[in-house]
Amino acid sequence: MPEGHTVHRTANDFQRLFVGSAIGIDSPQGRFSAGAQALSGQVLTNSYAIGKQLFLDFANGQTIRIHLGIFGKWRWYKNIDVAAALKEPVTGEVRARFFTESVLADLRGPTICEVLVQEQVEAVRRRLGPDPLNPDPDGSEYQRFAKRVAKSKTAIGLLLMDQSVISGIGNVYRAEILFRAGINPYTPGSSLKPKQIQELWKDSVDLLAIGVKTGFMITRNELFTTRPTKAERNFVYKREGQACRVCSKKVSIALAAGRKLYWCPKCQK
DNA sequence: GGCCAATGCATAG
DNA sequence: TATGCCTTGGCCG
Repeated sequence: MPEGHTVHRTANDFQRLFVGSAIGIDSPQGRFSAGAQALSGQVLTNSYAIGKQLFLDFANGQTIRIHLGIFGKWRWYKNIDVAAALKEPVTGEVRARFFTESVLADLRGPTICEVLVQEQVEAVRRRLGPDPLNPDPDGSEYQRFAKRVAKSKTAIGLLLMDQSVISGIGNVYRAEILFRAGINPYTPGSSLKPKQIQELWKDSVDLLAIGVKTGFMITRNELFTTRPTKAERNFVYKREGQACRVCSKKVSIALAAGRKLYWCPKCQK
């Protein structure tokens, strides 16, 4: 379920299980056959995520870029006999499969799975905004975000979904971060106080980190010591027409740029 | 079993 | 703003 935290978890899995090894790559579905042929058997030297994109660097200087889009999914098989598993018939459309002797990772339905050379990677990176999950020791990533928001007349609810403004936020975190900050999603970025912009960034850092740690988009985290159910996890996301968990007013819904936007009309004036 | 919606984004117009 | 991508989970019956 792909907002930024999921992709970082995948990058971590690749780091732990594949980096440093020569890995096998195959494309049972066929749509990544050329890439698989070009890179199968190469040593994976690095794995990292920026927002919702995964980058896998290989010893020959090439990089695989993967973007799950809304449908893409990974399926991992750890501590298995891969040689035996590879002889089994493939179920469904497996675009790419990555493996060592004991670990197999199958990728289905991604929007993007392609091989890039260095300058193409840099071009992709240039159009991605700061990622709250990546280190920001000098605060410059936060500054990039704050400047973009402060000079934009676009609604903050749209800016948070714009991957060149901040990368890794999706529809769930967008709704929840704005609720937690008490900000109406239609407020233009330029109308926000610096303190509010700072709060949005800081809460993104905190919430996405919880997502990476737990694997779930828990945004009422202050309330739980054990894992909440899906129905308990969030304040407003997918709760239209139900009572706000803070003020009891009905949660609103609207379509904004083709995506469902949820907010509390009282808590987020 | 069928059907729909979904955490996203590129492209066309 | 509309459409295509093309998988999965959840809901309905």
